[in-house]
Amino acid sequence: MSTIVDVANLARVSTATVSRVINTPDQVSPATRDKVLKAMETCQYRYNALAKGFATQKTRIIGVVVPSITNPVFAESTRGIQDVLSACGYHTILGNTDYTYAREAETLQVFRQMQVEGIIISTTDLKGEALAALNREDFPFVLTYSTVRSGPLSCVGVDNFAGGYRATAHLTANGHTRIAMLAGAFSFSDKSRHRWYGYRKCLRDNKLSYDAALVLQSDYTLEGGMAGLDRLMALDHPPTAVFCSNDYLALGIMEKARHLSLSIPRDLSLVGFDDIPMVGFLTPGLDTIHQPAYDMGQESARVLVSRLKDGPGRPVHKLLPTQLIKRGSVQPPTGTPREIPCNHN
Amino acid sequence: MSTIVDVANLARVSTATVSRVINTPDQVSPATRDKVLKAMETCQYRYNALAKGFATQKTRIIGVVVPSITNPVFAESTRGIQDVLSACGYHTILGNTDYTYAREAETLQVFRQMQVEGIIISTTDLKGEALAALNREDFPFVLTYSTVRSGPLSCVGVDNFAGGYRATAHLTANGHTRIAMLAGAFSFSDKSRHRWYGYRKCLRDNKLSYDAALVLQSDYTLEGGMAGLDRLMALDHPPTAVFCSNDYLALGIMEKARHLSLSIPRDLSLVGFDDIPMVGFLTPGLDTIHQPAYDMGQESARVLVSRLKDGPGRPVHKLLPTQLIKRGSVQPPTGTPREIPCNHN
DNA sequence: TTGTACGCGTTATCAC
DNA sequence: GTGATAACGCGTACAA
Repeated sequence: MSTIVDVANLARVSTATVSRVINTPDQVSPATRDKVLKAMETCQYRYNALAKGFATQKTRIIGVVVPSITNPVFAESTRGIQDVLSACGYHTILGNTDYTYAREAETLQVFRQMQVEGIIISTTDLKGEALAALNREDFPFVLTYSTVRSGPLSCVGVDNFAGGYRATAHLTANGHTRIAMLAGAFSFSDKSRHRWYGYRKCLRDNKLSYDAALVLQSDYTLEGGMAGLDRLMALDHPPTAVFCSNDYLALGIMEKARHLSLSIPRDLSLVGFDDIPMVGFLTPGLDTIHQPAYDMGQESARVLVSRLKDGPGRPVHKLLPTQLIKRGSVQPPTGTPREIPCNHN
Repeated sequence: MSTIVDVANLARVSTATVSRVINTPDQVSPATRDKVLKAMETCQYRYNALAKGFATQKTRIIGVVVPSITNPVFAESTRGIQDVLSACGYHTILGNTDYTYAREAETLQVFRQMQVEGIIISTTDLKGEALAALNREDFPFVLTYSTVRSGPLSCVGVDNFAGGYRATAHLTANGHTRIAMLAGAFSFSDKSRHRWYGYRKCLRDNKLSYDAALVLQSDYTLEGGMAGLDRLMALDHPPTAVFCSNDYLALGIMEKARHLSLSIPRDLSLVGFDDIPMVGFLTPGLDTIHQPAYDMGQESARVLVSRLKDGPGRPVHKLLPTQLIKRGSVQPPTGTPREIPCNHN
C-alpha cells in the first residue's frame, strides 16, 4: 500500500505538498497539483483516514448505542441520526447491547478506545458508572429515548410519563377499570418506569385503585408478551385491557390472544407504545403511542454536533411530543357504555 | 489524555514494559506489573486502539454494508454477523446505502479509508467498479444475500432462482394462471432478477404464457407496493395472484388492497419473500419464502473470518436453503378446484 | 508556493 | 525480564 511518501517521491515534491493537494488543493499551483494527482494515480495511492485520525486526534466518528437492533423503532432513530451526522461530515458506528448493562459498558469502552468523538446512546442504566464516567470526563454524548428533563446530562427523548398517562387515559375513557400494564423491566428501562408512573397517575386521577398484580415486568420480546398474557388471564379478576410499554410486547400479546381464542378488542383492549411501522398493518390495527423516532434521532445528532462544535455548555433537554394513534384495538369492555369523555391530556 | 509514556514515566519503566503489561502480562514480573497497573490507575490511562491500529496496520474492524437499515431482514442478518465477529474479536461498523450505487461506492471508500480489515456487503451492483476494485486488490470481502454460484467472488446467500420458482409454483399449484410479479428493480437488485428468472421458468414449466405487462419493477418500499397494485388492477386482465420479490412490497399490496376493498386471498393471492417477523402477525398471514437471514449473516462472517485467517484461497459459494411458509394469503382463484399437486421443487 | 522536521500513541526489534 | 528506539502515515508549524 502506497503512502504520501511514495507519491511525493514519484512526483518529486515533498510530502507536505501531497498533503496539501489532498486537504487544501487551492494552496498549491495547478502545475504541481496535476503532477501530484498523476503520481497518486500511478501508485494507486489510497488515503489513510486512520493515520489522519491518529495524527490529528480527530476521527470524525460518532458511536451510536442502541439496546436492540431488531426493534424497528431503533432502526428509524438510527436512520435519523445517520442522516444528520453524515450531512455534517461524521461517520456513524453502531453498537447494540441487547438490553444488558455489561454489553453497554463494553461497547462504550470499545467506542472510546476507537477514539470516537462523541456518543449517542439509549442507555439501559441511567445511573450506571459507565455514563457517570463519560460525564466526569466531559466526553460529548447525548441520551436518546430518555425522559430526563433536568440534570447534567443532555437528553433528547419523549415524555414517557405523559405517554403512559395518555395510553391509560385512552382505556379509562373507554370505560375500562381493570387495566393491566405489561412493562419492560424497570431494571433496564427507565423509559418503561416513567410510562408506569404515567399509568399509575392516570389510574389515581380516575379514582381507580392500583393493583400490583396487574403490573408485570418483562423482557422486551414476543415471548415476554406471550407469557405476560398467560399470567394476566390466570388471575382471579383478569384485566379487560392491557397497556404494553412497547409494541413488541403488544405483538406478543396479540399472538397469545389468538392462541387463547381471545378476540381483540372484544375480549381484551390493547394499547402499545412506539408505533413501529408494522402495527398499522395488523387486524385490528394497534392503538399505540407514537414516538417520532426518526425526528428524535435527527435531533439527538444535532444536539451532539453543536456540543462538538461549541464545546461543553449547559446540558440540553428536549422532549418531543408523542401522539395517541387509534386503530381499533380498544373498545369498551363488553356491556359498558361506549365512550366516556377524557379530560386528562 | 495520558499515554503509555506518562504511565512509563510514573512507574519508572520503559514504554515497552507498559505495552507488555497491556498485551502480554505474563511476560512481565508481578512486581513491575503491579507497579505499572497502579501508575495506569493514577494517570487515568486509556488505551488508544487507533494508535495500535496505526502501528500494527490491524484495526480488527469489519465493515458491513446493507441496502436498507429499516427492513428487518437486514437487522437479522446483521445480528448474525455481529454475533460471530464479536466472538472472533472483531468490531463491526455498519453502513447503509438506501439501494443506491453512489452511496454504496462512497461507503466502501470510507470503510477502506478507515482501514477496515474486511467487508461484508449486500451489493446493489454486482458488476460495479467498486466491487471489481476490491477484488483486483485481493481485499477480503464477501457478498451476502447474493445468488452467485461461481466466479471469483466469495458469496453467501440463498438460491433466489429456486425461491422465485417455489413461490410461483405455490401459486400455479393453487390453480392461478394470471400471476403477476412485483419485483425490486433489476437495476439495483440481482436477487430480484434471479427471483424473476425462477418465476419465468415456473410459468414455462406450467405451460403458462409469460405476459410482460404482469411484471413490474419497483422501489423496495410500501409506496412501491401500493402503486404496483394500482397498475396491476388497472390492466384489462388483472392478475389473480401476485408474487412480490420481498415482504415489504407485499405489505404495500396488502395495504392497497384494503383501500381497493379487495380481499386477500379471496380476490387476490399473495406470496412474499424474506419472511420478516411481522408477516406472521398479519391477518391473513403472508405466505412467503423464508430466508435464513440470521444464519446467513453468521455464515458470511465465518467465511470472511477464515479468509482473513488463511489468506486468499479459492472463493467460497454457499447458498442456504429457502423454505415456503404457508399462512393463508393464497387460495385458488374464485371458481377453481382447490389444490393441484405440485411437483416442481 | 514549496520543503523540512517533528509529533501523534503504540508495537516490534533489538540489545542488555 | 527489561530498556532504547525505529517504525507506522499523516498534518502542520516553521522556514525558505
